[in-house]
Amino acid sequence: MIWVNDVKDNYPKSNISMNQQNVRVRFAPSPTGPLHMGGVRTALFNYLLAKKTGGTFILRIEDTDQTRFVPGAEDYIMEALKWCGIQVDEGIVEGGPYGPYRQSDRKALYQQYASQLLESGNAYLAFDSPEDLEQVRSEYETKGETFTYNAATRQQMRNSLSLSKSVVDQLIASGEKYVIRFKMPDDEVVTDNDLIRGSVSFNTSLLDDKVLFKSDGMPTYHLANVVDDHLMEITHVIRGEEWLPSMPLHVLLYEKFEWEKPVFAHLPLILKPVGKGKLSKRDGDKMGFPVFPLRWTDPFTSEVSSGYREEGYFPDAFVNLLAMLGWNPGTEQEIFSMDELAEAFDLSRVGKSGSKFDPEKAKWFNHQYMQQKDNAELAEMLMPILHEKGVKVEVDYVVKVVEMLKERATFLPEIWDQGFYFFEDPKSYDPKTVSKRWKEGVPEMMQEIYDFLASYQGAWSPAIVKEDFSAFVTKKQWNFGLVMNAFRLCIVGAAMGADLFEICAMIGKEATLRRIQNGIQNIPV
RNA sequence: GGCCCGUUCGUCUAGGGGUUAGGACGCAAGAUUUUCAUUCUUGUAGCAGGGGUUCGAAUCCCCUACGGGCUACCA
Repeated sequence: MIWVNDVKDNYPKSNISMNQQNVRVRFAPSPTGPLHMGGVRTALFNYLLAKKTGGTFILRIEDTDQTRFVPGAEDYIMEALKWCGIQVDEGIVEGGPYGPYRQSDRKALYQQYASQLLESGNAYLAFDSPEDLEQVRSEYETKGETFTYNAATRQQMRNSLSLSKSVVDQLIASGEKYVIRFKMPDDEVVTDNDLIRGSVSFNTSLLDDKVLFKSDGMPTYHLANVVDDHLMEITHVIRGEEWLPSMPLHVLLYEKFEWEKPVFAHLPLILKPVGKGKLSKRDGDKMGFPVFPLRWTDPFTSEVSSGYREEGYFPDAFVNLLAMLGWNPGTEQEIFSMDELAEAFDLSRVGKSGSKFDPEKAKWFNHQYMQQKDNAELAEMLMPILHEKGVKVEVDYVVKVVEMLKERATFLPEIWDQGFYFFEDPKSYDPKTVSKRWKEGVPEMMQEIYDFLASYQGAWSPAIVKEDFSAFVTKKQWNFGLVMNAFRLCIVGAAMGADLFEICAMIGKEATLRRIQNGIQNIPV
């Protein structure tokens, strides 16, 4: 007899998607400000799934709330994705067969779907004004209860279910404003399989009759989102965990429309490194690190928030660190290029719990990328920074500086902090080093060194100078450490920097002598 | 308050019935570096608690605690 294993894994968390053709995913931000890093990560995970499966990544702008329009936000979102190397296949500027890709441009579409729900008896008109609702809510609150607009209460409210048809017609005719609400079924259990969390259930009697269509003629997020995802043939809805509570509503909407629903995957949140709660836009960079990919200037308050780009992060490092927040490859590899990420990515390896963001680890990632990058490439990126400092040099020279210093730098601008002396004479002398290293008799000693170097005939290369210099110091019976530190103080202005003879070779004999002379004259004993 | 989701070193995480509970960041010590930084080596530190199930539980179940999210004519 042959035994066949039964299917014991009833909830395959692994992606059904992997074998599925034509994966279509979307990132659907609301242009109410700059995208923050959590949003970028959501976009990234969507993009990665599309890239892995050869699917399509769509950028859809969800601007159904006209009161929250922020100028520049839409451009910011697109620029941020571009900087990260997240390529949009279909979107506002890319176009595509499922457009328009901005919900305000799709406005005319939604009314008919709301009507469809009205006709099928799954939605109704509600005439309660915001003031009415607020009053009811506060009444419930004083009773210590929470008002929920649903099967239990809707008969007491002013809507097309509680009012007679003639009254309703009259209200409409008189121009009374109304919204369209979803008629949430009473006491049903809605269950759906989340790709990350497995089976999740909700009882509809605890849910409310969400507004689907606002009195201003725009749909709410819920309606627009479901309609667009359907029309755009989205296969996977990958979004933040904050949307998990609205999953039953969305599932129900697909059901009532009799549409095939996409697969849902709710990503864990990125939490603040310290304190409580999810990382929010309002955190700005008050916590010592940026929360935005790009610098953002608030168009209303002119308040500036720093961005990873401007802080000196490399886009590939930023993407890498974001990917490792909540996802892991199951191996010990931590450094991934975008292609490698797409290759390795799998929603089943996304964790369930929120991750506190660790700025220190973020720096470590950038340092890794700095080491990995080509010196010429880094030098090119450094040129604008040098120009800002008023330095004029050849790129070749900068390449050499980068080669010597990148190991000790985490961010590109640090190369300047670590190596300004390659480009200009020290403007000041670190007082601590001066008091420690510039003692009685040192200026006289440096003068002898000056004379030695001034008359030096050998080749001006690090190794040769070092050898002859050492011989000279030994002959003079000077303390080597004392000499070198004083020498360094003259050349660099502080007790820091690359190998001293390398520096001398780079800046040349003339500058070396000049700096020694300046030191002798200007450093106080 | 209600609903939903979660909980392995300080942080990010591996591990999904039998492991000395693995890695990374950070931190500490040592080595190298004439300084600083880098680098290398070593070390540090964890299964939230309580009940089950089982020969055996970090792993499966329940309860509690804690954390988080949502609870708008915002997304």
